[in-house]
Amino acid sequence: MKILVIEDEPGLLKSIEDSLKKEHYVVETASDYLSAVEKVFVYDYDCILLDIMLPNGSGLQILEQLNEKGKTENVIIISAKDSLDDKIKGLELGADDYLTKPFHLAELTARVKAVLRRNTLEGKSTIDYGNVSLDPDNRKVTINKEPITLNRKEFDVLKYFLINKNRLITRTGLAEHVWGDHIDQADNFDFIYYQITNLRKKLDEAGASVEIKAVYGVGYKLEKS
Amino acid sequence: MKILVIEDEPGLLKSIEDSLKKEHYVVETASDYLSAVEKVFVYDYDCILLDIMLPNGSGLQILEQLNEKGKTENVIIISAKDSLDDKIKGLELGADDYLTKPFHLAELTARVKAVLRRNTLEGKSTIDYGNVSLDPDNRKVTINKEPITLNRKEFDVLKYFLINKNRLITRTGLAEHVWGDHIDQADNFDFIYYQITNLRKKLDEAGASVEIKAVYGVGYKLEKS
DNA sequence: TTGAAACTTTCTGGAATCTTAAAGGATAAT
DNA sequence: ATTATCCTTTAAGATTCCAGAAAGTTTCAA
Repeated sequence: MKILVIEDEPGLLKSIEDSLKKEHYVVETASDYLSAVEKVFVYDYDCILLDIMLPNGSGLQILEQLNEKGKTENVIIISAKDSLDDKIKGLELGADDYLTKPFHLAELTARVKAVLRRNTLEGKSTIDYGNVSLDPDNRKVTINKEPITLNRKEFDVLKYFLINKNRLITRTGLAEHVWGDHIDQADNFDFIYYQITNLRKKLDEAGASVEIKAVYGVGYKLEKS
Repeated sequence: MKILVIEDEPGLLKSIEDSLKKEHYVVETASDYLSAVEKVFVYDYDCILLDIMLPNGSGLQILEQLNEKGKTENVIIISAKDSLDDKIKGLELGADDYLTKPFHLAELTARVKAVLRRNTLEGKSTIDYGNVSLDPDNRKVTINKEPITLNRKEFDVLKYFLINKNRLITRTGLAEHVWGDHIDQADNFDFIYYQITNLRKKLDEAGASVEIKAVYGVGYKLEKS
């Protein structure tokens, strides 16, 4: 799960980043209008935290542009208490939620979690496929109702697969969403291979009815076997 | 479990009612301010779903009155996206949760379930799990009916675990709920480790059938062993 | 068929995380 | 004020995890 935090005040930015990372999200940041725009339109984020008041431009402009692309349902607005109009405008532009400064970091992560759940889980508490069931909140995976233990990366990878079940998973997509900043060089996907290997082993041993198939030259696909 | 749904739009009201009934709840409804007030003050509900925008009055007024009675912890607010201030006010008035329209019905029932669990737990005099029984009021813990003595923090930690049994306990969550304001920096959870160690030792020595399992990089889980 | 690229598997060292023990402060009771 | 109890901090050791490397296998294209 990759999250972009757009916020110009360094201290706050750092706190937000840290607390999100503690929740195992992949976090990227932008602290001014231009770099924010750049990132937003180049990369794909699962959730965007957007401060309205930015140097060189308003976050609302970013939102407007996102709106044209039809990708605003994962935006959470961060705004100062007195800019009520901005807040309302933001929600009219399709933002999913808002937070008023100052806020508790716990509240922030809760909102992020809620947005991600709404958009990926549609209200359910688990993602199911075949006899595999994954509970994001409890970081628990069961196969035929029997719990199996996965470590962090294995869990994140499987989750990404399940969210994108039946879809083709590119290695760059996987790297971006599960690893984050690894991608810049990305001439070598050994770190992915390693996790895939282990995940396959565990799924197989537990008798999963799904398998991770390699698509040569492209990536992977999760299929019922 | 009896639930009251206060909502003026007939279609939505019917859908909510149906999906709750499917979960075997007893459901009653009200579609305007007056009949809502009437029901709320005559009967006792385990959970109330409250739409803020109502004909003839605001749901907030209902909430205010409930607040005087000290019974708002089982209220879930349903609000339209643009009535932001209402939402905030609602939570300030002690509502337990809120949902923004439009929402998935699965999410609604999940929230209801959560509220009910929170509140029914308070109702009982002990929280039990395996052969462990904790009495919050008297701050007493027994294992196989045999009392064991815990210190303050040990007790609080165990209670937090028991309230959230089967759920994943994050260290930040634990810090927040048991320690309070410690969390602000919280790059170091040694104070938690210490309590966990002692608690484990005492549970083990007393022959508890449950154990605190570490989840690497995330937190803990209380499981039957 | 053959070589190159893509993919799989196994191993390993170091980093991050967790556990435990012990020492020093804080707090509450007497 | 003194003592006993409890809590936090410190520090050292154990465990778990993961990127990277290396070696082996499969797939593709010429």
